[in-house]
Amino acid sequence: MRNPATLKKISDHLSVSISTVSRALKDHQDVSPETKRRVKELAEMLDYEPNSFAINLRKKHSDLFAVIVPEISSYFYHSFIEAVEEEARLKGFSIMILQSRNNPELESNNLRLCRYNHVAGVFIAVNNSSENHPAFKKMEDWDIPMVFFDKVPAEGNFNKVCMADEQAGALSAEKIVQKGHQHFIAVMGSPSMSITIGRENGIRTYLSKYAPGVTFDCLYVDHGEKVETLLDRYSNSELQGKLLFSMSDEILCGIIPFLNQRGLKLPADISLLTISNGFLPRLFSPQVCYIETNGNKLGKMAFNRMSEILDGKKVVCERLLDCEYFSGGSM
Amino acid sequence: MRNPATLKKISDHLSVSISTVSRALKDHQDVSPETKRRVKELAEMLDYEPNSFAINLRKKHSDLFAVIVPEISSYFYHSFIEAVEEEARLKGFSIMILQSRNNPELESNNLRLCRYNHVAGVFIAVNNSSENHPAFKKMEDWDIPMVFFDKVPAEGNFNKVCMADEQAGALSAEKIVQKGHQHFIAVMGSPSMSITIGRENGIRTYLSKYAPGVTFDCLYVDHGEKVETLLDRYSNSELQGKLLFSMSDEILCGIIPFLNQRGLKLPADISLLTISNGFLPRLFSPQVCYIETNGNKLGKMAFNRMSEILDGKKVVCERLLDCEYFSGGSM
DNA sequence: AACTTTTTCGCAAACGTTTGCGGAAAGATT
DNA sequence: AATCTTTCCGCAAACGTTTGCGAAAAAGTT
Repeated sequence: MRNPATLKKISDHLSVSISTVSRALKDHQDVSPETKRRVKELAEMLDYEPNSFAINLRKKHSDLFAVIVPEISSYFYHSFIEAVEEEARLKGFSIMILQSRNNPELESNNLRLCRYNHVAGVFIAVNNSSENHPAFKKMEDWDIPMVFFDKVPAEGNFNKVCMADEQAGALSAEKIVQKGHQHFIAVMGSPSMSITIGRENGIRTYLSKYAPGVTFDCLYVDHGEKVETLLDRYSNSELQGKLLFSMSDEILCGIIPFLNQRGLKLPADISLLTISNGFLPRLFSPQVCYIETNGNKLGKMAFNRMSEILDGKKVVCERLLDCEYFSGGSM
Repeated sequence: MRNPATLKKISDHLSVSISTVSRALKDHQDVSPETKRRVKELAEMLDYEPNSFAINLRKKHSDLFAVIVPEISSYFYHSFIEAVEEEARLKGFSIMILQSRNNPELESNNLRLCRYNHVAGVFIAVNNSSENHPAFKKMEDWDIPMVFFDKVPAEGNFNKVCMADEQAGALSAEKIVQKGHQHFIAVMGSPSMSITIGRENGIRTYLSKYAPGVTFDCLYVDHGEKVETLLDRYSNSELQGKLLFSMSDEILCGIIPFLNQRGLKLPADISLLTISNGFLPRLFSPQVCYIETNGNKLGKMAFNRMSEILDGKKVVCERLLDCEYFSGGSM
């Protein structure tokens, strides 16, 4: 549009002041019904839409939330994003999505972008590698509320919503023990991630408490290493009858092709239990048993927390989302 | 930050004018090296970051692209988004993601939001149901460039980048014919979608030209109907030896559980060919044969087109992304 | 010494909106 | 008829930045 309608343009046409137009459009009591009618009519006709830049310049912040994730290409993250987007929309907010790709520099840049755009708040799942504390603190200085989700900094006083990782680990261990396995192989993500630590701790704690005899090999998929190569150390006969525990959907996506390639059948040759968002496990035959980590629920929980903060409940807190076991036929 | 640094604040401290500070920070030739040094030093110290609202208010548009998709939860879309995000970032843009959920009203609202935020451009995959032409035209009036991708309006003079749907259909038909099938079952998406029409046309055209004897049942998954219920009309014996063609990943995700439930084995009992982004087909055993629709490549193509438009090449055009066949073991 | 050129900087307007304050006109109350 | 309310509206400043223009000071040219 060469000349988008502005308050000034409307006011000129109607020979009233800009202020009156502004007030008329928001039904301010200080303007007569008749004037309101005329203003609104003309605004409609001229296709007036307010200019967000000017509005935000006054308000000093925008109706935009940022979501920062390592990678958007993950079932968990995009179900999280979907939930946040939906809640945000209902409250008149939009969301901006940024990827940090496990690159601390990108993460800092993304945070700078959030400041630059004066976002109303930031939802962030942090990188595997680093804990970018100075950058996080800077957001506090700028009064931009942050809600950490899923992958959260281990240290520091932050608002966090996450899966109950310890619980998920413990629940996994419980199911494995129930099935009578004395030994199993756990395929975990990067050992520097909070979720890896939490889930492994959950397993260890449960085992030492309720099944001290049960042991497990713990493999870590780190730095783009492939699940397949990690598992290649085991021969088929070593795997026979064993149980594989997968920490996440990403890892499951490595395990499945490995099993296919080795010709190992579920659950006859090998058992499988995963932590998952629930989409993938149901596609296979037999369906893979999983502990659910629900991105959607976590997204709603995160948004609620954000709303509270925006409403003034600034005291930092940490929330956990319980998880459930879904039985498939893989063990 | 209670009081974020502004040009004015810096200028006060240094007893120079706001203009000089502004110019110093962008290395304008009109300011002396010494002044530049002092300004930059103080700016650094005060943690100055420019205010995007004020900048955009002058520039009249932001460094933000919008991506509008029916649902973010689709491999294809989020690989597309990922590609666009990456390209955008390299050029100093961010992206805002909006879902229209096959709801024309939401779609219009999203477009309004794009206008409100004066985005630099819009990437949009349209709804199944409607063709929201007035809303699209309005964006033109506002000089906001739009690039339609994947699901594009059938009518209208718009910039489009899409998969070569006809080609994908034809290639599918070719592979099916090559395998010697005289009849097959095609499971398609909503018949109002451009991709459905294109892909089906591709199949029909190929068949009538090169294999007039080959026929197929054409099923449409529409309005949230489930693939499973659609396929329930066929008995196992009717399906024995048949080939199922799936138009997309979404449909594949319905077919796989159906086959599992019916106990039909690939490729012994039934054959399967799908059009896919390539992630899912490789997870199964045997791997599912597919025609690749590459979201990443399409994303890059769309971004290139957008860049061209922004650089002044405003003439509308339509681009197609070729597709390839990947052989699995499902037929 | 008188001039031109270059260097360096500030003034002020503009982008579009919101809002506190004050004022005129109309109506209501003595 | 004088005073007080109420209704309706405009003025002007503010948000933070950019930029054309002009001007003072410094440097260079005769």
